[in-house]
Amino acid sequence: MLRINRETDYGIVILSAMARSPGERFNPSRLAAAHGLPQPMASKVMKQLVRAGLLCSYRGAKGGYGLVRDPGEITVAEIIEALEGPIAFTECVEDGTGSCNHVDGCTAGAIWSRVSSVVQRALDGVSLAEMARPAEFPVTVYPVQVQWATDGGCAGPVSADPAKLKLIDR
Amino acid sequence: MLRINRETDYGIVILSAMARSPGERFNPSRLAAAHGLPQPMASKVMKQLVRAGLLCSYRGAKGGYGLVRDPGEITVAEIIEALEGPIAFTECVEDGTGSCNHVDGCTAGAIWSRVSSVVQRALDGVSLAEMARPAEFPVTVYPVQVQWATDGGCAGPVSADPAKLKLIDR
DNA sequence: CCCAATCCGTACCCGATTGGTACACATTGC
DNA sequence: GCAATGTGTACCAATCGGGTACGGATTGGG
Repeated sequence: MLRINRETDYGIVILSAMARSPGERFNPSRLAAAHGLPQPMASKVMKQLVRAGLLCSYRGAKGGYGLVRDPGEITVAEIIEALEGPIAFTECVEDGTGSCNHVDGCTAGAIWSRVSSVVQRALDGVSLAEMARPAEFPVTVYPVQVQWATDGGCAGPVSADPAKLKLIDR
Repeated sequence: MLRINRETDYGIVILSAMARSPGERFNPSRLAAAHGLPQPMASKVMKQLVRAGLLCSYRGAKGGYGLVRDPGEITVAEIIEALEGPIAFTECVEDGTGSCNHVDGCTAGAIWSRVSSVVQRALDGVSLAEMARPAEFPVTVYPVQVQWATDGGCAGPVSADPAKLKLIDR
């Protein structure tokens, strides 16, 4: 085991697809159809990704979802955390106390948090861009050709840090 | 999420306790009582650990379970694999095909297997001895004071590799 | 030789989580 | 105003994790 769950898996697939045509708007139904995954699941996942600040949503006709940041700036760690909460092997690690509330004489806490942080770093080191086109990596810079949605189109309820938005103009 | 399950957690606790008095025999009931975990669970876990070759069992009166190898030679990775199967974030990684059977255009396989192997290595780097006494590490050699059960006491159905048994004599 | 202590295997149960669905509502473009 | 879209909530079914029960096999000791 030690699996990521299906929702997260779908999330990666969806975001990868979006990363391959960044700047475009996508709607869940078409994405689901294109990649053979259940349509309501796609909706569910994308909604969650909006809440996490990785996607922004445009409502109404001709609406859809768009990436908030450069795929090269989004890490797999972020995606996993967005879809299944903090990366922690055990509860002790997650609640941060480091000591075990349940079992007498459990000395594992220190080690688990060490292991968790290794995993964290591993996942931090992989970008969405890499996920989307593994064959093209390693590559210094991901070749983005569009302007990012810093123009207010996504300024509303989305809590993305504007400082992190990268504007690429050519 | 991304949790190890409770059974594995119990397994670590039990093995850690055993590692603190290596060479002794332990029975599930007493271990369970000592560490506040459900007795039948302890049995279940220890049985699985026998099947995985990490423990050996002695039947009958005065029976019990014993460690097969030096706690310093047992890795956390082994324990996790014994109790919850191969370490793989996704099915694709586990079945080894590297490509996704379920979703069209899923390019993540290569990355997942890379991430999984990082985790694998992290877990390979932690020994049971370290788990049992984190405060005493880093230390060059774990101070084992007993002779290991290479004397046939555990020779029967246990499939431990004798080449890996370390004999310490003082 | 029998009994008690212990391991072993199997089968079962329950509740939580996961994966998936449905539907009414809000928002926007045309 | 209508159609196309996202939003929120609620729900359902299946699976799985955690936990239990029990009868049998094996061994040591009296």
